[in-house]
Amino acid sequence: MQESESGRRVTLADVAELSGVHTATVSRALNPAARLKVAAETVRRVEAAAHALGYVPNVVARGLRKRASMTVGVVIPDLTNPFFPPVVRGIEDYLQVHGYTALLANTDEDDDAEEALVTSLLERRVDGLIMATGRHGDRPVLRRLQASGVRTVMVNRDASPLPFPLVTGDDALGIAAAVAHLHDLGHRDIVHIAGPLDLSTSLVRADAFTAAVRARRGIRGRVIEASALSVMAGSEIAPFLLADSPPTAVVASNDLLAIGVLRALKAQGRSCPEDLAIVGFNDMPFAEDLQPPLTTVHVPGQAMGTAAARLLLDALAGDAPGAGAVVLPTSLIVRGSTGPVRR
Amino acid sequence: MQESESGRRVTLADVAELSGVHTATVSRALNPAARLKVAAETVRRVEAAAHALGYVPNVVARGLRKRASMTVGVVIPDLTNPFFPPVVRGIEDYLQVHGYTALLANTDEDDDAEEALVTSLLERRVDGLIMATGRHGDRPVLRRLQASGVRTVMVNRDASPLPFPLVTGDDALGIAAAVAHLHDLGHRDIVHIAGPLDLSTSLVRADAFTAAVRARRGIRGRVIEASALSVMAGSEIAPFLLADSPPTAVVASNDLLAIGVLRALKAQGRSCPEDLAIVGFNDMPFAEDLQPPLTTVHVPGQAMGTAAARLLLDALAGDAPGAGAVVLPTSLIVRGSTGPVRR
DNA sequence: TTGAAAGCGTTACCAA
DNA sequence: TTGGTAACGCTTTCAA
Repeated sequence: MQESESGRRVTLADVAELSGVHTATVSRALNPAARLKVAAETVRRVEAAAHALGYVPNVVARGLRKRASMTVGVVIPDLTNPFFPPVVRGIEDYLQVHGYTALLANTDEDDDAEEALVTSLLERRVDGLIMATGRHGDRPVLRRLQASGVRTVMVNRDASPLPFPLVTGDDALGIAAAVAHLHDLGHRDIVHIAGPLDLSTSLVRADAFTAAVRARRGIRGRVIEASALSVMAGSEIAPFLLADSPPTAVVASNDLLAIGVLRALKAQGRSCPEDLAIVGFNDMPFAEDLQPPLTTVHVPGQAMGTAAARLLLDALAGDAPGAGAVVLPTSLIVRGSTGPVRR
Repeated sequence: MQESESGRRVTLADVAELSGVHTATVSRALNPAARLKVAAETVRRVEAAAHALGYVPNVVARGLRKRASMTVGVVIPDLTNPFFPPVVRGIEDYLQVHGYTALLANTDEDDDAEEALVTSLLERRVDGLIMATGRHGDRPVLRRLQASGVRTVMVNRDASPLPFPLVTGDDALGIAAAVAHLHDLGHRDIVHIAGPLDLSTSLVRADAFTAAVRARRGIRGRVIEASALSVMAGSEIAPFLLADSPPTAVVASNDLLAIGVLRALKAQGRSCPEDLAIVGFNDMPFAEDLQPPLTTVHVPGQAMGTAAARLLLDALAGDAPGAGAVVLPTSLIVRGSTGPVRR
């Protein structure tokens, strides 16, 4: 029998009354850990009563008492960026198995929004935070988090100089592979389209690009900074690529930027990879179905999410200070958007 | 001055002590609604104290007292399905503006997982639920929700016979447009690849297909039911399409299925739209960048999310019983995957 | 093995 | 306008 639709929710007290014992006893009987210390017969009676009343424990009340909400805040820039859904799934799946729930928040790369969201999450007493909105520089939000003592893990983007544990992909490796691949195909004039350079990911990739180019003789490597990690930003960069001394290949800091370039290229009636070879980054879902199929660096988004969640929960459980960094491998996936340099 | 890193969190009592008033007064001074009934001077003192201590209200405790968690459960099949991120964003954005937070849960179309997740959300005393996992049939989860009295809104998929309010796209309209488009192009033998027919969306689309075909003379229209709304399921269907009496065009129940067919087609060395015209459904992000660009029915996912959140919050605010259904318009987007019938 | 009582951090009611 | 008290639903110590 469930509680009636309009009826008051049933509480421990109700169960206690029906089973003729004290609420404390009900609490113990229903708690797997403490159940041992309760007479088997009592446990049976309590469980029967709880079931009969359709009792649903109030985790919020429990949390208030135990000072743990069993809740984790997940702050990302934009769920609509195809890189993030797998990350969030990874986080969620891990949390769920361990009894935690995710509170999701999108900042849209807006600092004020982020402030407000973090405030809201703190007010909700999340036990920990996973942030995918790291940027370089000593930002107030992160300082606040640090001061508040709420366990925080960064995913994908770093937040130095603040010392939060970080889960990331081996971006440098991926970029190096991309440059090597293009070099092997005969490309000697390559442009890297970087994301905003205050994002650690952008910076790491740009630096890796420069290093990779420098490590090979006879390559010209230029870096252009895009205004955002978006399709539009990619399209806006394109004219510069196609102007005076156009490169034969481009390595973009993410797939969105690559798609932007691709669109602009098509709009001009040029084709990829013949007129311009393009390498993306992230291997977003369906990158293989694009026109042309996108050569890109695969980043294990879901695994990154899982790792971040694990790092956080470990820190929450033990009082381990939280590891420094977890770096997951990346790999270049060669598809149709790259080919031998023309002539 | 923030509380120290390891220090106890600061509470109303701390603020009360520092400002020399009772906790009840602090509560009132900090509550915008009750602030009026507090001396301006007191308000100022309290605010100063709160600020000085870095006081962060405990929304959980407040919720316990007010019997409202300001929290909404969002249950979707799989965040990794590109249809859902925009929906979730729509929900989130609306909730956030209104002071609510979303608890996200993925069921992976698994009934047991769904049961467990809903239980967990109920234990967390969500004020309402938005479910994108509707199916036809009188499922226990939904019965439970109904019995629990927790306000619930369905998005995208219906859950009849259970009478939950529903926000959906005008699928029939979209399918009709697709069939008309193919007919205009000369196609006379069209197959509809339906999703599992216990999903309301699949059923509605299949019925609309049959009706649209019937409304035109001289078209042969067949319906094949796929095992899931996934790329793989689409690929598995493809052999049947390419066998004995192949149609000249296909209308898929969603984009994933369409992509599956596309991949199978390519694997066989056939091409789209020449050998087979394909229409998808949903207009997933980057559908326009696929090879070939996918003709598909645009469904306003984000708007659906927003509408669902609004419906729920309205129901939560007033005691309005919640409207029956909101139907958002869809539209056919013609791109490269459809063309005139060959010969 | 069970009960009593206190307390988690708020808000709401009733008095003053 | 403010203070006191109780209550939200639970867990946990301490006694019995």
